[in-house]
Amino acid sequence: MALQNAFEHEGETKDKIILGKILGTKPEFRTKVKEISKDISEIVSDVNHLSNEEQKKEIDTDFPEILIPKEKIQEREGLPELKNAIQGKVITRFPPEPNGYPHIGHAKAAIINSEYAKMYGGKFILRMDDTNPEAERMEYHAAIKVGLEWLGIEFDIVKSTSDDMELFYEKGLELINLEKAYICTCKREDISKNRRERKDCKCSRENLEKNNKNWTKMQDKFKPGEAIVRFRGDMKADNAVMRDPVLLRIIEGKHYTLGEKYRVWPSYDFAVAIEDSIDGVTHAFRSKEFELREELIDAILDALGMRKPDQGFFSRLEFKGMPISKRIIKPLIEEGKVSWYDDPRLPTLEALRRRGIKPEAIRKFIMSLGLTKANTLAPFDALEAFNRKFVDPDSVRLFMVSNAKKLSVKKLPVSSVEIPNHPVNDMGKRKIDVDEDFYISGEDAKEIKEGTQVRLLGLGNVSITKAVVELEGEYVEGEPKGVTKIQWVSQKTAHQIKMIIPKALFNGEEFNEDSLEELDVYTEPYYLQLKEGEEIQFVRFGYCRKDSQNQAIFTHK
RNA sequence: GCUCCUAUAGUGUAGUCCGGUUAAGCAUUUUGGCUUCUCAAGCCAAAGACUCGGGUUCAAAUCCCGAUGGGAGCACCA
Repeated sequence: MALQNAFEHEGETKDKIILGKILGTKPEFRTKVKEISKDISEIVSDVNHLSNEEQKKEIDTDFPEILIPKEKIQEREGLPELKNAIQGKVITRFPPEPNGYPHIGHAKAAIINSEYAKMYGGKFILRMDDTNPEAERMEYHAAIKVGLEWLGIEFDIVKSTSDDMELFYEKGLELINLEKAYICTCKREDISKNRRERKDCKCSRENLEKNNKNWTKMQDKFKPGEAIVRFRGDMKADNAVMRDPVLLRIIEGKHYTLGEKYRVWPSYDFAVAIEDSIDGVTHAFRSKEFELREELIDAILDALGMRKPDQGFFSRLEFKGMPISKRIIKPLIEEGKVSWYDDPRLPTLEALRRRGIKPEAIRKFIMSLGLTKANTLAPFDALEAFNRKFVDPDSVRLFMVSNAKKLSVKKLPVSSVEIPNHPVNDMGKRKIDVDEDFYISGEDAKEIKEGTQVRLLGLGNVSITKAVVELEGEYVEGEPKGVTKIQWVSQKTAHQIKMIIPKALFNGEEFNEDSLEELDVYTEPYYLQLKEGEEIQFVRFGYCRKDSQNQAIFTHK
C-alpha cells in the first residue's frame, strides 16, 4: 500500500496518508490506531528510501495488480435523491402566478420539479397561482403556457388555485371554529407594529361567536382592509412569518377568470398549503425566499389535520447584468431603454428564444446548477457553452462581412462556386455567383498588406496588389495552407441585414448605455432562403439567429 | 435591528448528512498543442479552490463554537 502511494506520488509517501487509506478501506483497524501507526511509520520510511526504480521493481514482482489505473468513481446523474420518495408515487408541481412574463427563474422551478416527477415516474402539476385578482392577467397566463411549452415541459394536470375558492372558505371557517384562526379588524399599521413588538391584539381574544359573525360580515359588509382572517400562530415566535399571518383577505378587483364572483381571497400561504395537500403533492420545491414559510404551511395543515408535503428549497437564479424583476424591467421599457419583454438583453424565456438559446440548453444548464441554496449569479456564458453544443451540429455556415470593404479580384477563373453548408455534417451545398467585386470585413482588410496573399474561403488564393482604401488583387493558384483565410460576400448579390448584438444590460448597478450594438452587415443571398428563427453560424463571427429577412440577432461566439 | 439561509479554482458545481477509500471530482473559462479551406466544433494537455479563527479527534472541506462576506424574510404580493 505504501509502495503504491509512493509510486503514485513520485516516489514519496507520507505516513498520515497511508494511515488514512488503511483506516478508510479496513475499518477493523480503527480500534488499533496506535499500534499500526508505528508500523506504518517504519514501512513508509523504508519505502521512501528506495529509489523510483526499486519501488517499481518491488511492485512488479510482489503487487502487480496495483499498477492498473484505478477506475473513476461514477458520478451521479441529475438531481439528488429525494427523501421519502416512492417510485411511481411522487407528485410535484409548478405554481406560477400569472402576473408577468415567464423568465429563467420560472424555468428553474419548473424544470427541477418536473425532473423529479420524471425521475420517479410520478405526476407533475401546473397550477396557476391566481389568488390576487389585482395582479393576474390572461395575457400573462397565456405567456406562461407558451413559455413552458417552448421549454418542452409536459404536465399531467393543469389547474388554477382559484378553482378551489369554495374549499378555502370551508377550510377557513373550519380553522375559525377550531379557534385556530380569528378575524382581525385592526388597522394595517397596528398589525404590523404588533408583529414587530410581538404583541397580540384584542381581536385574537374575541370569542367564537363574534368571529363567526365577522366571517359572515367579511363576505359583504366589511370593506377591503377592514377585516382579515388571521392564523393563530405565535406572536412571540422568532420566525416573523408565524406571528399570526393572514389567511384570507378582501380584494374587490375583477379577477381575470372569475370576475367579481368572490371578494374574499386566500393568501399565498393558505392557498399553497391547502392546494399542495389536496393535490396530493408529495414534494414541493420552491426558491429559497419561501424558506420561512415552511413552518407556517406545516402548522396550517397540522391544525386542519391534513396531509403535508415534503418541502425543499433552491437558490434563485439570476444572470450577471440581467435584471429579472419587473420592478427594474418595467421602468426600462417605459423609458424606451428596452424595447419590450422580448428584448434579447432580458432573461425572459421569450427573449432567450429570440436570441437563439435552445430549450434543451436551458434544461441542461439548470440541471448543471444543482439544488444548491447558495446564491447563483451565473455568468451568461455558462448557458452559452451548453447552447453551443446544441446549435453547432445543425447551424448553416454562411459568410457575412461587417464594416465592409471592397476588394476586386482580377483573373478570376470561375463565375460561380459551390460551398458546403456545414463542414462535417451533410447539410447540402449552396451555389454563389461571383464576379470580380467582393466585400470583405473591415477587420480583415486592416490586416491585409500589399504583396501578401489571402485565401477567400472556398474560392481560392488572392495576391494583394493594392491595399489603400479599396483593395485590389489577382487570383493565383495555391493551396489554402499557411494563408490567412477570410470570408467574403459577392457585391452583386450581397444582401444587407441588421445585426443585433445584445450585451449585459447593467454593469453593476449602472445601466449599460451600449448594451445593444447594431451593425449593418452584408451576407449572402442564401440567407433569404432560410427559415425565420433558424440558427446560423456566420463564419469567423459567431452563431446568430435569423430574426427576420433583414435582421439577425447574435447568439454567441 | 431581529430571524433564517448560505460560503469549495476566474465562474458554476460534486463531495459535507454518516470524519479516513479523493494530497478534493466535473463543467466552463483561460493558455498551449493536434485537427480543420471558420477565430466554430472535435481531440489532447496545462493552469487554478475547501472564507477566516478556535475546538473535538490518531485523522476535519466534512462535526462543534465564534467571526466575516453574500442572500432572504420581517406585506391584507406570490
